[in-house]
Amino acid sequence: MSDTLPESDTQELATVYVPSEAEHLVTERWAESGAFHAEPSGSADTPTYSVVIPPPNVTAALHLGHALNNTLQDVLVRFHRMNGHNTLWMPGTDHAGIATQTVVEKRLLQEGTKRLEMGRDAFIEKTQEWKDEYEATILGQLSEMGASCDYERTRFTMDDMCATAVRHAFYTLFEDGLIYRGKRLVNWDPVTGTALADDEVEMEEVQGHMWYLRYPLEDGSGHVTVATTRPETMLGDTAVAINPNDPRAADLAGKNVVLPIVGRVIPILEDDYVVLPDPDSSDTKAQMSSGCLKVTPAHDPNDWDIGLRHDLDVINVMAADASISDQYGWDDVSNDARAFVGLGRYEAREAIVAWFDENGLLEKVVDYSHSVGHSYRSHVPIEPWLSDQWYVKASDDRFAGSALRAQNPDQVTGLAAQHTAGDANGDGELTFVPERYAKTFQQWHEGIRDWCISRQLWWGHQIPVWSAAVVDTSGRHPQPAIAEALASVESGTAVKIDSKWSNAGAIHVVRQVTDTEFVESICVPGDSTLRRLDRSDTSMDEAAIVAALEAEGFKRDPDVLDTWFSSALWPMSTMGWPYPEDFPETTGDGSDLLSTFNPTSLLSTAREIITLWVSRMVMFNRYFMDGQLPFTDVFIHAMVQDGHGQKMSKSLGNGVDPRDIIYSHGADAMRFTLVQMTTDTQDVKMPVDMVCPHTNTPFTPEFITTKAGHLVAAPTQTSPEDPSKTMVSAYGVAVGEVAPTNDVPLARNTSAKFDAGRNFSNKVWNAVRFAIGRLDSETVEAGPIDISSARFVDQWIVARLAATIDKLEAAIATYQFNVYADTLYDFIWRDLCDRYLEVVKPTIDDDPTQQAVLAAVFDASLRIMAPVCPFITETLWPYVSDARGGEIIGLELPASDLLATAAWPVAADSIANPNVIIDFDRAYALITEIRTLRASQNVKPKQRITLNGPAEVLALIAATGGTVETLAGLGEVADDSEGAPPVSSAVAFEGAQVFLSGLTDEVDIDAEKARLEDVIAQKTKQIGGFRGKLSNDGYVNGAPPHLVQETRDMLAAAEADLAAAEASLERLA
RNA sequence: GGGCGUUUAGCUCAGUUGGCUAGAGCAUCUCGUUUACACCGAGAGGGUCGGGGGUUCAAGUCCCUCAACGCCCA
Repeated sequence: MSDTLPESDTQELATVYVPSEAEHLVTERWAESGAFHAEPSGSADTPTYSVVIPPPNVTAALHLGHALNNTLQDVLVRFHRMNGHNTLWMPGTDHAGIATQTVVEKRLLQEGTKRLEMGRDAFIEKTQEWKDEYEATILGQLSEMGASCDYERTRFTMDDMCATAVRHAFYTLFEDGLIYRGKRLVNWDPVTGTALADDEVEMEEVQGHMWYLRYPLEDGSGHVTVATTRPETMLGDTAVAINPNDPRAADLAGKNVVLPIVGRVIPILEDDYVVLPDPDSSDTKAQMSSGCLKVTPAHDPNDWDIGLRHDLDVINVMAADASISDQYGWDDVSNDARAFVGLGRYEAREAIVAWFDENGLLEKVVDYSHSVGHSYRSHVPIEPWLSDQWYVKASDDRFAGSALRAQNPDQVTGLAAQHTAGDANGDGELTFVPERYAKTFQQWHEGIRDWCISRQLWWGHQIPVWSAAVVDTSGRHPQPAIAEALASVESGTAVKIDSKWSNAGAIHVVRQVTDTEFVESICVPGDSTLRRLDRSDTSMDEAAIVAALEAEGFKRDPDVLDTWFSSALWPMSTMGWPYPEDFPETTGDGSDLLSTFNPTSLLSTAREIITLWVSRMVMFNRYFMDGQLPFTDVFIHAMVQDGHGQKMSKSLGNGVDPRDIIYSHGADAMRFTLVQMTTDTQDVKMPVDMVCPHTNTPFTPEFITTKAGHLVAAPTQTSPEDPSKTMVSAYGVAVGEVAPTNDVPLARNTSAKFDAGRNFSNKVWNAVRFAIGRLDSETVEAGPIDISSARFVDQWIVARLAATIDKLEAAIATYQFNVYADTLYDFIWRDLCDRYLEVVKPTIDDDPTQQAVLAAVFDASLRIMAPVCPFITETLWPYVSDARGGEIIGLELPASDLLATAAWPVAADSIANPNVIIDFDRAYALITEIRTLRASQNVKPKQRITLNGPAEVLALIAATGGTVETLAGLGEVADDSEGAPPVSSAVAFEGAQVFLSGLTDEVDIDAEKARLEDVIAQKTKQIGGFRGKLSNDGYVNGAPPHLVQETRDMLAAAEADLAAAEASLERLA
């Protein structure tokens, strides 16, 4: 019995459940109990269930999308905890490199300073403060929503444990030749000076132009016309391409053109990438095409590919800020061209177009709307730019191939032979729910590109590589072997060499950068790795190696790793990989977290990061852990959209803080509604209202359309009840347009969607109030109860409970969350409250056995509801536990102080009596008929009426022990041997006439006739349908016999009902 | 351009391999304040399942096609 809650007493429970009064008490009890803490298990006998949280970015507070995902995980985790699994839910946060750095830089600007002014160390310190603030907020939110994470194990992607893993992973991949450096086209953000991953580029439709430029043929026989949306890049053209199927190709291919302005002579070549011109095509590209494509390998990814195919020169004509420059590989600058050097990209565009116009080489300009990649941070168009970056060789079979082989064979089609699952550890075990996302995963890996992992940021894991230019390959620190080593490989390929650095445990490579430039790089592992290496020189630790390197002029790479590099290690790094013994908190019982809980049971996430995150965790976990998967099941949940069908997102500013919903509806209500709306469709619309902070009333805000065309709440809103008062919206604050003040406060959000969950909580609350008020611990039956000798309705509710438990277990096993919520709702509200409690009211006070059944059913109900609504159930748990009487034989409900760690109920087949359920359903159909009749004649609920019916109906009423009498308000039940009572109405039930009398003093004959005529019309229509079916030979012969028989039965029943109704009508005439 | 999805009652959504008279919550209307709950109870109205075509004894469900909307990838 709890000592933090009062002894059970119905007086203690208010008539309305107030979540804010209950939730924090429950949270404290959970925290004190250590119920969510998991320890490694040395025994293989205990089943485990583990989940790593998708670590939220520390950029901002969580929104409803997070609430959804974390609620689903919590439901699963709580369910499995109750089912006796050793359960670990690992919480944590992600440093989110670019995103966090950007928000911190924004704040710095507001404070009047800049990142570059304060320097790297100070900036990182500042960012760390931001991280601490939001990490605390996020963990607080998780706790408030009831997430049963093991908070003692909270990790952060940049903490020591994770950093150790990152360092070891980088070292290992470097050693294995899976990390390389190369000049590649990257998505360059010229404003932030950062290379972006493909997924960080947002495509936006832009109203631009297509310029048609003439390039003269070298032989003077005319010109070709190229079409381009980016004329400024022509300075770097190194070819013109034409489709081999173009009729002009035979004549033009092999000739040269003289590149205007620059004077460079470049070839015309054939490549079928070029779109054939077709003015009648529905494809705008074909409409706009001139048939000739200018090829600029340094400034366009497609041109880069063409350049590779045809071995073209790569001439970079831009600087890092996207201005025209001759410092990055452009060395044939003509006198005419010199005028353009130094211009910004858009100035250069204008100037070049003007030059072509003045020189008669501008054929035409056409308006053209096309999509352009924009930086998701600075929102300017990105520039494909040639730059040095680090890559992970994701295309290697050890990564992409391994990911494909991991897929459940039932979920993939058309896999290449080398990618089909074999017998290797982890092969074929990765299963997606819903299944369709397996295809997304497959297609991504079939076309995967190497992964650019370097980012020009300060916030993140700095790349552990120190480099220096080799001044003279024959002298200084490297051995003469360098020249020899490099002579045998392709330019740019790194070659490992032996040196004092490699003797000390580092990896030493050299590579040729240009004809005359060489670079040597040293990857230094962390101490935990270094200690375990078999190295000839053990005199230096990491710090000593770094000091020695820097003393010799080596400089550490200033870039940091892509955020996803550390996220990719999350299921390993949070559990102490690679050396759990270095982190004693991850070990115990002769085992450690990694061996106990990896692979995890499930990853629940949004579909948008299947490629960014899921893929990379699979590749890394398998590579580093001998083929083992990071998780076996991947559940992709629906996306929460706002009321206008727009995705809720930070950048849009339409996200809803779960704390707002907890404030207006309570955590359980939020959770229940989120679970209930989780179907396997893609999106869920959530119309969002605001709560006026002045009057505390919800209202629909005024919406505005943003420049980008999104519908959002206007930054400032007027109080609907007091127009003199105003408030600011979450959107207004999120985009920085307004800030809350005392007079103009921030309005919380809410949504009527959550009313369903709140009402459900309140229903349960009051049902328990009723129950414990009727239970008397002095009289309740204390011994074991054989349910088959209990009252009919007690047998029925226990049978329904058993069926419900089965259905809930199946829903969890198949991740059908909405089924779980709906099943709970139906059982508790419909069966337990509307039916069972109403039926027992006349008998419960004097029936000790019924009291024990009632208590047991409530006990079990709290248990099955706990995974979804943990707060209210935990709050009610002591009251219900106290009220318990004897056990029901066949229903296991072992006592527990805490509901969170109580056992899931186990029901034996013996109590799942299907015949009782069938009889109840029949009786309920009769009840509904009677109630409908009562309602149509406005009979008062208290009015007891008399039923006269045939023996079969009376038998049913008797068999269901008071159910019909109580729920239909019957005062007297008698046979119909005397015929219809003089003042009565008749309903048709199972083909019989059932007479009801005592409804009113006088039956309204006309109304009664109208009602019967409605019944007759309805039955006649049904009969027509059934007869139609049965007169169809195809149906009678083709359909399964049991269906045909069912139709015959239904026809007979409808005909009998029709006859009964007609007889009743006749009687009135 | 490729892929995935959505379109069912006024609103938000269910509807498992094709098979009872297509369901729920909210909203609406009628009645009811019965000592658990008005965040309640009883009842009612409301849908040619986006349009068109096809397969089948039978289609919301399978196939084709058109339209609108959304997401991912290029």
